[in-house]
Amino acid sequence: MQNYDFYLLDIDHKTTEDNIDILLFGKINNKYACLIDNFENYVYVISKKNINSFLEKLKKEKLITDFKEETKFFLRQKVDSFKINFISQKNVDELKDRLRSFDKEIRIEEKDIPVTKKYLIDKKITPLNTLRIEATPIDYEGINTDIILKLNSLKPTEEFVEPKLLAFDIETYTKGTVYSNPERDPIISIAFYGRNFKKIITWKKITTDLDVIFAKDERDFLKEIEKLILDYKPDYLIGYNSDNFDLPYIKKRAEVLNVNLNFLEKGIRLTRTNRGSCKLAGIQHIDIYIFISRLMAGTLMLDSYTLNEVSKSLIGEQKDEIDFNKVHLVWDKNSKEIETILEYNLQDAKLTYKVAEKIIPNINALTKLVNQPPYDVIRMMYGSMVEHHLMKKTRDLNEIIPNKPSNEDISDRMQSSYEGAIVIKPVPGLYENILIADFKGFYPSIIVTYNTDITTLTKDKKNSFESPEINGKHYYFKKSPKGFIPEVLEEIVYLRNKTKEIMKKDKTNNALKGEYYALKTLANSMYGYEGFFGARWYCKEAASSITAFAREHILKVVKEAEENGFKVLYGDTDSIFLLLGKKKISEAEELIEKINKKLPKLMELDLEGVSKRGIFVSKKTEETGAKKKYALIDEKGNISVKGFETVRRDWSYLAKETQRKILEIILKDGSSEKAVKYVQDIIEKIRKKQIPNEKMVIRTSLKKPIESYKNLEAHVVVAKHMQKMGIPVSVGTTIRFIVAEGLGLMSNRSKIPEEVEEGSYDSEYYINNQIVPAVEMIFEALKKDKNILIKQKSQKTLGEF
DNA sequence: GAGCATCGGGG
DNA sequence: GTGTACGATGCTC
Repeated sequence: MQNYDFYLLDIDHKTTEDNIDILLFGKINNKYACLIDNFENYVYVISKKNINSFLEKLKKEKLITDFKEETKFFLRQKVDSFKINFISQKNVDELKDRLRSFDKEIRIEEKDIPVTKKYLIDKKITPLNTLRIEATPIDYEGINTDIILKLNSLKPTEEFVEPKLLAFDIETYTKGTVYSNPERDPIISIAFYGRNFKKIITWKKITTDLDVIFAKDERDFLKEIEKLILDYKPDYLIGYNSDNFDLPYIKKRAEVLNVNLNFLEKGIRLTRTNRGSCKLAGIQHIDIYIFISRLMAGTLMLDSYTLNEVSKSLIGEQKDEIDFNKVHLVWDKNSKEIETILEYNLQDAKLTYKVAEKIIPNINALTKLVNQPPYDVIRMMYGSMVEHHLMKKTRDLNEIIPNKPSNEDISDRMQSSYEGAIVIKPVPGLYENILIADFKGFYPSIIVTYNTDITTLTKDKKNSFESPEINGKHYYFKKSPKGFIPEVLEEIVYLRNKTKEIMKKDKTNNALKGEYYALKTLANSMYGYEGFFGARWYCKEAASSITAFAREHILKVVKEAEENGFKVLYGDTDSIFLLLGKKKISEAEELIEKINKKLPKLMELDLEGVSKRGIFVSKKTEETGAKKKYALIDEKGNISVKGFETVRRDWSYLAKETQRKILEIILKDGSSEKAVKYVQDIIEKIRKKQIPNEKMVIRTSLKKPIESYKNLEAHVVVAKHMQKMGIPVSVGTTIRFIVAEGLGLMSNRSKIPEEVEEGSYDSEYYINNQIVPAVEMIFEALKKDKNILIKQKSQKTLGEF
């Protein structure tokens, strides 16, 4: 037996005949290692009957291995329970039946928690932590890590080591619009990027100064990939959409070429689950696209989540594009230009690495809070993260974890909805001096203040918080003791505030920023969790009360503001927009202070900022102003646009540009005259054919095979034409077209841009179907009729409406 | 407008 | 596998 420091990264399990083996993957002295441990699974049973002798009987039958009485809490109620140990999951169903036959009312809890998750929770260990272990070397079938040990004892430490990152990206053989197919098209190259490390592997020899490994052929190339990864020994192997593209592609190529990728032999295996995620045991496969598009989309608010867009937004770098129409020519010719492909390849790996560097602190921090491997964390939804954190917390509070809802429960819960957040709709128009105030951490502060969760819900009105009226009813939540979720949440909020304080002194600490992000994420997800149909601690009464309390608080602010002579322009969920009018900012600050004095301790209304000017627009279908469709400008001239990004992606660049310009002119100028003139000028330019064709290109992607389109939409007609010309077209191909001059249906006049002579686009189509729709709502908000735009330029008509 | 199907990212 | 369980948007009736 020997002592080691083990860096934990991943966990798996294997069921043997009489045992559950827990497999812990990680590193010892920078070598891949696997620890084998035993785990005896168990459930908690709560019964009002005396089940002692019955359990003895079950033990004799070997249905269970052991049991003992424990005083626990179930949903914060003290209960006498039995902890029952068993080996095989098969026994659980039988156990359930037997126990039910003895006591119909019996509760069997903690029976549906995957054993690996339970192990991590119970041992209070988390990936990225260094464990001090005592262990003995052994052999274990199917595991091929450098080191394999049988675990004797384990102790977590305070050490959290930064994982070693390696980003990668592949380039595949492609002919223009035809997407690469792994059954047919080879992988051309792969690029790796790490700290002070970059390497490209390809299998055609060219002269280049790039850091390239040249493989003999594609089979050799695949083996080189594996070799490089195992030599570099990353903790995180990072890709961009690698769950659904790079790794499955590599796997398929290995199958096609009959290469045995010994990813397997080193304890790394490729498996695809139904949602297409690729797991490599031992190495954490981190697909940052998954994390960014699913979990960071709410804050990033991008139109699309391509590597280029994400890089632009997160690290301020953009891609140099290559011409995919040429890739096959370059590759087939063995031309020197292959170097451009390799450069492009390396660029992608580099951007992936840099973006990863930026967000990995967030992932690491979540990993610690959620107490699960980062591989799982990045693929989780918010609800799961909250739930794992809650499950972990039960161990400190001696709580039993409730079971997941049954299928019937889930469908019931999905049927029932409740009223959500408040929206005070604005009257469309242009406004000056807008003050924005919002509640800081609104929902979390409500949950903690009113102690709302399943464990405090009561019929007893005494010593309880009463919710506002909800469908003619009120709900009540005990004032004490603290509910389970409110207590856990209070700690998260406390830690978040503390982290924020430290961050002020230590502004460059990325790990700290990550922790703040993770705590904030978890805090903000708690309300959603209480109303989430799959939640173990689901409570619709609590969730609907939280939104009701929120609406009530916002309405109180509205009332108070109006009583003090402010006009309320707009409100949404946790914020309200006030018109300052002739009032000074200091008066608004006084109002906010006055409101805050009356608020419960944890709730706070903040002055978010003052906008010099703002335009609020309605949606086509609504008379009143729409939620989240407005643009603001502050004193410094910074413009923020909300809600307009929903403009259809298939608009021409000119339409998008015009819309953006119009907003800018109106906000800067405070009047619509110039904006009207701008549009009139654009329209005139279109008519005079002064706008270059490239700005008129409309992009639409083919959503299904061409044959299955019943209606001949413009892009379908164009796609068919492209096919006839021998340009390959398939599902997913982006069709670019321009609507050309002429007679007949617009779709029949749509042509690929290369076929349209400069200036011979259909001006009236672009004016009526692109420019006007892009701006008409904005002018409507300003009470300008859209016809003013189309009329021939004439000074008289300006401003008449 | 509701209900069903597909797409997202990737070359 | 000690099972599962996306969500936003577009398309069709």
